[in-house]
Amino acid sequence: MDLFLSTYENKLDAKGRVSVPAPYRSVLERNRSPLYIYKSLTLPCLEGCGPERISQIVDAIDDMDSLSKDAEVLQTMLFSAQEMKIDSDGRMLLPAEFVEFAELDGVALFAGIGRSFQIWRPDRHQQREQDSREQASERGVPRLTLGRRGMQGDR
Amino acid sequence: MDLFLSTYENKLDAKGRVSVPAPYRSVLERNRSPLYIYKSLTLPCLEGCGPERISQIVDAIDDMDSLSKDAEVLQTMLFSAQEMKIDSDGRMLLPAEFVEFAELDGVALFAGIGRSFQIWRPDRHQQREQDSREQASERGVPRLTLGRRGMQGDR
DNA sequence: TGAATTCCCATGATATCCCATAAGAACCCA
DNA sequence: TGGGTTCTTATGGGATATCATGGGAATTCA
Repeated sequence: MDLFLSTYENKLDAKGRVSVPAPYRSVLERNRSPLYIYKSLTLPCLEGCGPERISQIVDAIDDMDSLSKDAEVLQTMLFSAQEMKIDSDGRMLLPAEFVEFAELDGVALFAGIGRSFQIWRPDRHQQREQDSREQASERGVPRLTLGRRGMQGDR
Repeated sequence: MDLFLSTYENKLDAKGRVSVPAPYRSVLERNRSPLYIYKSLTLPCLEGCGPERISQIVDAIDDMDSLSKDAEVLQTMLFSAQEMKIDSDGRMLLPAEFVEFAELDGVALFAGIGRSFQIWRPDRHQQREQDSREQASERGVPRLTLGRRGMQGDR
Protein backbone atom coordinates (compact mmCIF):
# COMPACT_ATOMS: atom_id res chain seq x y z
CA MET A 1 0.00 0.00 0.00
CA ASP A 2 2.96 2.21 0.53
CA LEU A 3 1.68 5.13 2.51
CA PHE A 4 3.26 7.62 4.83
CA LEU A 5 1.65 7.09 8.23
CA SER A 6 2.26 7.70 11.91
CA THR A 7 4.30 10.46 13.46
CA TYR A 8 7.95 10.63 14.40
CA GLU A 9 9.95 13.24 16.25
CA ASN A 10 13.54 13.43 15.12
CA LYS A 11 16.32 15.74 16.10
CA LEU A 12 17.53 18.47 13.89
CA ASP A 13 21.24 18.78 14.61
CA ALA A 14 23.51 21.79 14.45
CA LYS A 15 24.42 21.01 10.87
CA GLY A 16 20.78 21.00 9.84
CA ARG A 17 20.51 17.24 9.46
CA VAL A 18 17.45 15.16 10.33
CA SER A 19 16.90 11.46 10.01
CA VAL A 20 14.05 10.68 7.66
CA PRO A 21 11.95 8.14 9.56
CA ALA A 22 12.94 4.66 8.44
CA PRO A 23 9.40 3.65 7.42
CA TYR A 24 9.16 6.68 5.14
CA ARG A 25 12.51 5.87 3.65
CA SER A 26 11.48 2.37 2.84
CA VAL A 27 8.34 3.59 1.10
CA LEU A 28 10.51 5.76 -1.11
CA GLU A 29 13.11 3.08 -1.67
CA ARG A 30 10.52 0.49 -2.61
CA ASN A 31 9.36 2.80 -5.37
CA ARG A 32 12.86 3.98 -6.17
CA SER A 33 11.51 7.48 -5.67
CA PRO A 34 13.44 10.54 -4.71
CA LEU A 35 12.04 12.71 -1.93
CA TYR A 36 10.76 16.21 -2.52
CA ILE A 37 10.17 18.82 0.15
CA TYR A 38 8.34 22.10 -0.29
CA LYS A 39 6.79 24.83 1.79
CA SER A 40 3.11 24.39 2.46
CA LEU A 41 0.99 26.99 0.74
CA THR A 42 -1.45 27.30 3.56
CA LEU A 43 0.11 26.00 6.73
CA PRO A 44 3.26 26.80 8.67
CA CYS A 45 4.85 23.47 7.87
CA LEU A 46 6.83 21.68 5.19
CA GLU A 47 5.45 18.97 3.00
CA GLY A 48 7.23 15.92 1.69
CA CYS A 49 6.24 13.59 -1.09
CA GLY A 50 7.44 11.48 -3.98
CA PRO A 51 7.54 12.48 -7.62
CA GLU A 52 3.95 11.49 -8.46
CA ARG A 53 2.55 14.18 -6.26
CA ILE A 54 4.83 16.75 -7.86
CA SER A 55 3.76 15.80 -11.34
CA GLN A 56 0.13 15.98 -10.30
CA ILE A 57 0.72 19.59 -9.39
CA VAL A 58 2.52 20.24 -12.63
CA ASP A 59 -0.33 18.69 -14.58
CA ALA A 60 -2.89 20.71 -12.67
CA ILE A 61 -1.06 23.90 -13.56
CA ASP A 62 -0.79 22.90 -17.18
CA ASP A 63 -4.53 22.51 -17.28
CA MET A 64 -5.10 26.05 -16.04
CA ASP A 65 -4.70 29.40 -17.60
CA SER A 66 -1.01 29.82 -16.96
CA LEU A 67 -1.40 33.52 -16.31
CA SER A 68 -4.21 33.17 -13.80
CA LYS A 69 -3.76 33.94 -10.16
CA ASP A 70 -4.49 30.34 -9.29
CA ALA A 71 -1.75 29.09 -11.49
CA GLU A 72 0.61 31.58 -9.99
CA VAL A 73 -0.17 30.32 -6.50
CA LEU A 74 0.46 26.71 -7.44
CA GLN A 75 3.67 27.66 -9.13
CA THR A 76 5.01 28.90 -5.82
CA MET A 77 4.75 25.35 -4.54
CA LEU A 78 6.89 24.16 -7.36
CA PHE A 79 9.65 26.67 -7.05
CA SER A 80 9.89 26.13 -3.32
CA ALA A 81 10.16 22.40 -3.92
CA GLN A 82 13.49 20.73 -3.71
CA GLU A 83 14.74 17.21 -4.27
CA MET A 84 16.41 15.99 -1.11
CA LYS A 85 19.53 13.90 -0.99
CA ILE A 86 19.43 11.24 1.65
CA ASP A 87 22.83 10.28 3.03
CA SER A 88 24.04 6.81 3.86
CA ASP A 89 22.66 7.09 7.38
CA GLY A 90 19.21 8.05 6.18
CA ARG A 91 19.46 11.73 6.94
CA MET A 92 18.68 14.75 4.83
CA LEU A 93 19.99 18.26 5.12
CA LEU A 94 17.24 20.82 5.60
CA PRO A 95 18.21 24.16 4.09
CA ALA A 96 18.02 27.10 6.46
CA GLU A 97 15.12 28.52 4.52
CA PHE A 98 12.98 25.48 5.27
CA VAL A 99 13.96 25.47 8.90
CA GLU A 100 12.99 29.11 9.23
CA PHE A 101 9.75 28.68 7.35
CA ALA A 102 8.50 25.97 9.69
CA GLU A 103 10.20 27.63 12.65
CA LEU A 104 11.87 24.40 13.62
CA ASP A 105 14.02 24.47 16.69
CA GLY A 106 16.06 21.36 17.26
CA VAL A 107 13.21 18.93 16.65
CA ALA A 108 11.25 18.04 13.54
CA LEU A 109 7.95 16.24 13.79
CA PHE A 110 7.07 14.10 10.78
CA ALA A 111 3.34 13.47 10.34
CA GLY A 112 2.35 10.96 7.68
CA ILE A 113 -0.93 11.73 5.96
CA GLY A 114 -1.06 9.06 3.28
CA ARG A 115 0.55 9.90 0.01
CA SER A 116 2.52 12.71 1.57
CA PHE A 117 3.75 13.84 4.93
CA GLN A 118 4.25 17.08 6.78
CA ILE A 119 7.08 18.39 8.91
CA TRP A 120 6.02 20.49 11.90
CA ARG A 121 7.33 22.24 14.90
CA PRO A 122 6.09 19.79 17.55
CA ASP A 123 4.08 22.21 19.67
CA ARG A 124 2.20 23.51 16.66
CA HIS A 125 1.35 20.04 15.55
CA GLN A 126 0.13 19.05 18.95
CA GLN A 127 -2.19 22.02 19.01
CA ARG A 128 -3.52 20.99 15.66
CA GLU A 129 -4.17 17.46 16.76
CA GLN A 130 -5.96 18.62 19.86
CA ASP A 131 -8.17 20.92 17.82
CA SER A 132 -9.10 18.12 15.48
CA ARG A 133 -9.98 15.79 18.30
CA GLU A 134 -12.20 18.39 19.88
CA GLN A 135 -13.84 19.00 16.58
CA ALA A 136 -14.42 15.28 16.20
CA SER A 137 -15.99 14.88 19.62
CA GLU A 138 -18.22 17.91 19.25
CA ARG A 139 -19.29 17.59 15.69
CA GLY A 140 -18.57 13.94 15.09
CA VAL A 141 -16.26 12.13 12.78
CA PRO A 142 -16.64 13.10 9.16
CA ARG A 143 -18.85 10.76 7.31
CA LEU A 144 -16.72 8.58 5.14
CA THR A 145 -18.91 8.49 2.15
CA LEU A 146 -16.66 6.09 0.64
CA GLY A 147 -19.17 4.21 -0.99
CA ARG A 148 -18.46 1.75 -3.44
CA ARG A 149 -15.90 3.58 -5.29
CA GLY A 150 -13.02 1.24 -5.44
CA MET A 151 -14.37 -1.63 -3.41
CA GLN A 152 -11.21 -3.69 -3.41
CA GLY A 153 -9.42 -0.42 -3.17
CA ASP A 154 -5.89 -1.12 -2.33
CA ARG A 155 -2.97 0.31 -3.98
CA MET B 1 -17.15 -13.86 6.53
CA ASP B 2 -13.94 -12.75 8.12
CA LEU B 3 -14.91 -10.42 10.90
CA PHE B 4 -13.33 -9.43 14.16
CA LEU B 5 -15.57 -10.66 16.95
CA SER B 6 -15.53 -11.50 20.64
CA THR B 7 -13.27 -10.07 23.31
CA TYR B 8 -9.89 -11.17 24.60
CA GLU B 9 -7.71 -9.98 27.42
CA ASN B 10 -4.00 -10.33 26.78
CA LYS B 11 -1.00 -9.25 28.77
CA LEU B 12 1.07 -6.29 27.83
CA ASP B 13 4.62 -7.12 28.87
CA ALA B 14 7.36 -4.83 30.05
CA LYS B 15 8.66 -4.38 26.53
CA GLY B 16 5.26 -3.27 25.32
CA ARG B 17 4.39 -6.48 23.52
CA VAL B 18 0.91 -8.00 23.32
CA SER B 19 -0.27 -11.11 21.59
CA VAL B 20 -2.81 -10.34 18.91
CA PRO B 21 -5.68 -12.77 19.54
CA ALA B 22 -5.24 -15.76 17.28
CA PRO B 23 -8.69 -15.45 15.67
CA TYR B 24 -7.92 -11.87 14.67
CA ARG B 25 -4.59 -12.94 13.28
CA SER B 26 -6.15 -15.57 11.13
CA VAL B 27 -8.63 -13.07 9.69
CA LEU B 28 -5.71 -10.91 8.67
CA GLU B 29 -3.65 -13.80 7.38
CA ARG B 30 -6.48 -15.15 5.30
CA ASN B 31 -6.65 -11.82 3.52
CA ARG B 32 -2.91 -11.35 3.55
CA SER B 33 -3.59 -8.00 5.17
CA PRO B 34 -1.28 -6.07 7.39
CA LEU B 35 -2.73 -4.70 10.61
CA TYR B 36 -3.13 -1.00 11.26
CA ILE B 37 -3.68 0.54 14.67
CA TYR B 38 -4.67 4.12 15.36
CA LYS B 39 -5.89 6.26 18.22
CA SER B 40 -9.65 6.60 18.29
CA LEU B 41 -10.82 10.11 17.47
CA THR B 42 -13.55 10.16 20.05
CA LEU B 43 -12.90 7.42 22.58
CA PRO B 44 -10.02 6.64 24.94
CA CYS B 45 -9.11 3.47 23.11
CA LEU B 46 -7.14 2.23 20.11
CA GLU B 47 -8.66 0.90 16.94
CA GLY B 48 -7.36 -1.85 14.69
CA CYS B 49 -8.28 -2.54 11.10
CA GLY B 50 -7.04 -3.80 7.78
CA PRO B 51 -5.79 -1.74 4.87
CA GLU B 52 -9.19 -1.16 3.23
CA ARG B 53 -10.26 1.24 5.89
CA ILE B 54 -7.00 3.14 5.68
CA SER B 55 -7.14 3.54 1.95
CA GLN B 56 -10.74 4.66 2.21
CA ILE B 57 -9.59 7.51 4.39
CA VAL B 58 -6.74 8.39 2.09
CA ASP B 59 -9.03 8.46 -0.93
CA ALA B 60 -11.69 10.41 0.89
CA ILE B 61 -9.18 13.10 1.82
CA ASP B 62 -7.95 13.36 -1.74
CA ASP B 63 -11.53 14.02 -2.83
CA MET B 64 -12.13 16.76 -0.27
CA ASP B 65 -10.97 20.28 0.07
CA SER B 66 -7.71 19.54 1.81
CA LEU B 67 -8.06 22.60 3.99
CA SER B 68 -11.48 21.79 5.32
CA LYS B 69 -11.99 20.87 8.94
CA ASP B 70 -13.24 17.48 7.89
CA ALA B 71 -10.10 16.72 5.96
CA GLU B 72 -8.03 17.79 8.91
CA VAL B 73 -9.89 15.43 11.19
CA LEU B 74 -9.34 12.54 8.82
CA GLN B 75 -5.67 13.39 8.57
CA THR B 76 -5.50 13.07 12.33
CA MET B 77 -6.52 9.46 11.96
CA LEU B 78 -3.79 8.88 9.43
CA PHE B 79 -0.93 10.37 11.33
CA SER B 80 -1.91 8.46 14.41
CA ALA B 81 -2.13 5.25 12.41
CA GLN B 82 0.66 2.78 12.16
CA GLU B 83 1.24 -0.47 10.36
CA MET B 84 2.01 -3.10 12.96
CA LYS B 85 4.61 -5.76 12.51
CA ILE B 86 3.50 -9.02 13.98
CA ASP B 87 6.37 -11.17 15.14
CA SER B 88 6.75 -14.89 14.69
CA ASP B 89 4.95 -15.49 17.97
CA GLY B 90 1.94 -13.45 16.96
CA ARG B 91 2.76 -10.42 19.06
CA MET B 92 2.92 -6.77 18.17
CA LEU B 93 4.81 -4.01 19.89
CA LEU B 94 2.61 -1.18 21.08
CA PRO B 95 4.51 2.10 21.03
CA ALA B 96 4.54 4.00 24.31
CA GLU B 97 2.30 6.65 22.83
CA PHE B 98 -0.46 4.14 22.16
CA VAL B 99 -0.15 2.65 25.61
CA GLU B 100 -0.43 6.07 27.18
CA PHE B 101 -3.32 7.14 25.03
CA ALA B 102 -5.45 4.19 26.05
CA GLU B 103 -3.94 4.23 29.54
CA LEU B 104 -3.15 0.55 29.35
CA ASP B 105 -1.55 -0.99 32.38
CA GLY B 106 -0.32 -4.51 31.90
CA VAL B 107 -3.47 -5.78 30.21
CA ALA B 108 -5.05 -5.03 26.85
CA LEU B 109 -8.64 -5.91 26.13
CA PHE B 110 -9.43 -6.60 22.49
CA ALA B 111 -13.06 -6.04 21.50
CA GLY B 112 -14.04 -7.13 18.02
CA ILE B 113 -16.67 -4.99 16.36
CA GLY B 114 -16.86 -6.51 12.91
CA ARG B 115 -14.60 -4.99 10.33
CA SER B 116 -12.45 -3.47 13.02
CA PHE B 117 -11.66 -3.95 16.67
CA GLN B 118 -10.82 -1.81 19.64
CA ILE B 119 -8.21 -2.09 22.35
CA TRP B 120 -9.27 -0.96 25.81
CA ARG B 121 -8.13 -0.74 29.35
CA PRO B 122 -10.32 -3.52 30.78
CA ASP B 123 -12.06 -1.52 33.51
CA ARG B 124 -12.98 1.22 31.05
CA HIS B 125 -14.43 -1.26 28.67
CA GLN B 126 -16.49 -2.84 31.35
CA GLN B 127 -17.84 0.53 32.38
CA ARG B 128 -18.75 1.19 28.81
CA GLU B 129 -20.57 -2.05 28.41
CA GLN B 130 -22.56 -1.38 31.54
CA ASP B 131 -23.46 2.12 30.36
CA SER B 132 -24.63 0.81 27.04
CA ARG B 133 -26.84 -1.78 28.64
CA GLU B 134 -28.39 0.78 30.97
CA GLN B 135 -29.02 3.08 28.10
CA ALA B 136 -30.64 0.28 26.21
CA SER B 137 -33.09 -0.51 28.97
CA GLU B 138 -33.90 3.13 29.64
CA ARG B 139 -34.12 4.46 26.19
CA GLY B 140 -34.68 1.31 24.26
CA VAL B 141 -32.63 -0.47 21.72
CA PRO B 142 -31.68 1.37 18.56
CA ARG B 143 -33.54 0.24 15.55
CA LEU B 144 -31.68 -2.49 13.81
CA THR B 145 -32.45 -2.61 10.17
CA LEU B 146 -31.00 -5.71 8.78
CA GLY B 147 -31.05 -7.13 5.41
CA ARG B 148 -31.30 -5.65 2.02
CA ARG B 149 -28.93 -2.87 2.52
CA GLY B 150 -26.98 -2.95 -0.68
CA MET B 151 -29.89 -2.88 -3.09
CA GLN B 152 -27.47 -1.96 -5.85
CA GLY B 153 -26.18 -5.33 -5.05
CA ASP B 154 -22.99 -6.37 -3.47
CA ARG B 155 -21.00 -7.06 -0.42
C1' DT C 1 41.30 29.22 2.01
C1' DG C 2 37.25 29.16 4.71
C1' DA C 3 32.58 27.53 4.98
C1' DA C 4 29.42 24.33 3.89
C1' DT C 5 28.47 19.74 2.66
C1' DT C 6 29.21 14.85 2.34
C1' DC C 7 31.16 10.64 4.02
C1' DC C 8 32.42 7.50 7.60
C1' DC C 9 32.47 5.42 12.02
C1' DA C 10 30.99 4.89 17.04
C1' DT C 11 27.41 4.43 20.34
C1' DG C 12 23.19 3.71 22.95
C1' DA C 13 18.48 2.88 22.75
C1' DT C 14 15.05 0.26 21.05
C1' DA C 15 12.88 -3.05 18.13
C1' DT C 16 13.05 -7.65 16.33
C1' DC C 17 14.13 -12.40 16.40
C1' DC C 18 14.60 -16.84 18.52
C1' DC C 19 14.03 -20.28 21.85
C1' DA C 20 11.84 -22.15 26.21
C1' DT C 21 7.89 -22.97 29.02
C1' DA C 22 3.25 -23.49 30.45
C1' DA C 23 -1.64 -23.70 30.11
C1' DG C 24 -5.39 -25.01 27.57
C1' DA C 25 -7.91 -27.11 23.65
C1' DA C 26 -8.43 -30.56 20.40
C1' DC C 27 -7.58 -35.16 19.27
C1' DC C 28 -7.08 -40.05 19.43
C1' DC C 29 -7.71 -44.53 20.71
C1' DA C 30 -8.63 -48.17 23.56
C1' DT D 1 -15.94 -42.42 28.63
C1' DG D 2 -11.63 -41.72 30.27
C1' DG D 3 -6.89 -40.78 29.87
C1' DG D 4 -3.13 -39.76 27.59
C1' DT D 5 -0.90 -37.27 23.65
C1' DT D 6 -0.25 -33.61 20.48
C1' DC D 7 -1.18 -28.72 18.87
C1' DT D 8 -2.05 -24.24 19.47
C1' DT D 9 -1.53 -20.03 22.14
C1' DA D 10 0.08 -16.93 25.25
C1' DT D 11 4.03 -15.31 27.66
C1' DG D 12 8.87 -14.73 29.51
C1' DG D 13 13.67 -13.80 28.71
C1' DG D 14 18.09 -13.48 26.26
C1' DA D 15 20.57 -12.55 21.94
C1' DT D 16 20.83 -9.85 17.77
C1' DA D 17 19.80 -6.32 14.43
C1' DT D 18 18.13 -1.76 13.28
C1' DC D 19 17.79 3.05 13.88
C1' DA D 20 18.63 7.70 15.41
C1' DT D 21 22.25 10.62 16.50
C1' DG D 22 26.79 12.73 17.62
C1' DG D 23 31.20 13.93 15.99
C1' DG D 24 35.43 13.82 13.13
C1' DA D 25 37.63 13.51 8.62
C1' DA D 26 37.43 14.26 3.85
C1' DT D 27 35.59 16.74 0.04
C1' DT D 28 33.47 20.25 -2.54
C1' DC D 29 32.43 24.85 -3.79
C1' DA D 30 32.79 29.70 -4.05
